[in-house]
This record gives sequence, structure tokens and C-alpha cells, in this order.
Amino acid sequence: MDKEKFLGEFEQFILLAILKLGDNAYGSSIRQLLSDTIERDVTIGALYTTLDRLEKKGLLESRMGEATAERGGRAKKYFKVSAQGQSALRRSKQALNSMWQGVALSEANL
Amino acid sequence: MDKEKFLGEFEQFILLAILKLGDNAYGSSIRQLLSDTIERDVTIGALYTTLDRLEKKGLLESRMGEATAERGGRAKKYFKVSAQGQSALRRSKQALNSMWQGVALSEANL
DNA sequence: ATAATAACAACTACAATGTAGAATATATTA
DNA sequence: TAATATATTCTACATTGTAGTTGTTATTAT
Repeated sequence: MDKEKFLGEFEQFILLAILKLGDNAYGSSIRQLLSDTIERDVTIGALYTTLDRLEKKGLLESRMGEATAERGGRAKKYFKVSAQGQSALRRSKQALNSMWQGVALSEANL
Repeated sequence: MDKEKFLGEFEQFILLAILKLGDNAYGSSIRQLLSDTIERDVTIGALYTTLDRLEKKGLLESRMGEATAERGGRAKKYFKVSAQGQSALRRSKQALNSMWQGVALSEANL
């Protein structure tokens, strides 16, 4: 049995990005979406490391793209959020939501 | 200048708990609220360690309670979220919100 | 053929955050 | 002054976050 832990924030971001990208989620498209959406520059190394860990934990699945694409370079590795990944996301969101419930931040330093 | 990083999830939970508790935020009340709200058992050691780090980063402020309380035991240490802590919270929330934007989880495994 | 280039993924190393449990401090009460 | 109650601090290790470098595999130019 798993220890039912929550996701780290970066892990959560990556999972969400993959969900959004649908069939086109691989290293650099994920990175692109991430830096477009949040204000943080993600290095490609950091990204692949986390993708690996998420896959090992069973929250992600992957398949290699066809080697014969019409472009140069190595084959892409496409990612997909597993069912387990989806429930992890759901749990994290719920926990965050209930913690935010009733909290009002002062507007002083927007 | 700070490196504008995001908060870890646990850090975020703690900050929110302190905000909710207002004038009564100290070790074990924080712990209590946390385990009531999210489904995770927080050991007291883990909690104090993170409180310390948050204070060192300037996201929390603390003061010691009066030594002469009408009960046994050591003085309480009360915490309060600093202005910097509040903006960190705000930023984390915004990032999460924009990442969740448009994501629909399947209902398969609720 | 083969060198150059492009598009990727994998590896390595270290810092920051998460987690637990034991140890210590300080007050009240018997 | 010992026992007990209530809290915090210390120590150690696991997991996650982050960056940079290196390796792979394809296309294109010579």
C-alpha cells in the first residue's frame, strides 16, 4: 500500500501540464507550457528528473514516439497521466481547497 | 533579492493554518487544525522544523507567550504570517489556479 | 561516406523541503 | 523535591526540487 502522500508543487504543475497537452506532451512542450503559465523558468534537466520520478511512482505513463518523424533528432517520449496520477491530483486539490477555505489575504501588497 | 520561488505544499498548509488561527497559532494548535482539515498526520517534529525554516526565510514572525500562564509547562511560541509570507501565499495560489485553468479530471475514480 | 547540426532524452550532483522521533526545558501540583 | 503536564528544540535521514552536462538519433550539407 502506498503512503498516501501529497504531491510536491512542481510535480503537480507537471501533471497538470501533461493533462492539458493531451497527446502532445513530451519534454520540451511540457517545459514550454510550464514557463508560459507560471512565472518560473524550468530547466530541462529538472523537468526530466521529475518526469522520471513520477513515472516510477506510477503517476505517469510514457511511450516513445516513432523514430521516423519528419525532423532531425532523437525520438520523443510522450507522457500521459495515469489513473493513479489523476486521483493524486484530485486529492492535492481538495486538500488545498479546504485549507484555503475561509482564508482572506489582506490586499495590502498586491 | 530573493529568488522568487514557490512554497512547498506543506509550507503552504502551515502558513494557511496560522492565518486561520489568528492570535492562537502555536505548535500544537497548528498541528491540530492541520490534521483536522487535511487527511495527513503531522508529527510535531516535522511541524516545528518547517516553522523554523519559514521564520528564517522571513515568511513567519514569532513571539513567546507569557511564562506565567495558568497551566503547567513551557511557554508557548506564537506565530504570525508576515507580509512577505502573505505575498508568497498569494503567488502560490495564483500559479496553481492558472495551472488548473481548463483542466477537467475524469470522474472515474472519485 | 562522413561531418555538421538539430532535437531530444538521460545522467550526475547538490540544495531545499518533508518527516520522524528522541531529547530537553519549564511550569504546576502532590 | 519528585511527578506530571505542556511545549519546544535537536538530530538524522528521505524525498523532492533544480541545474548543468553528456549522450543519442535523426536530417542535411559537403
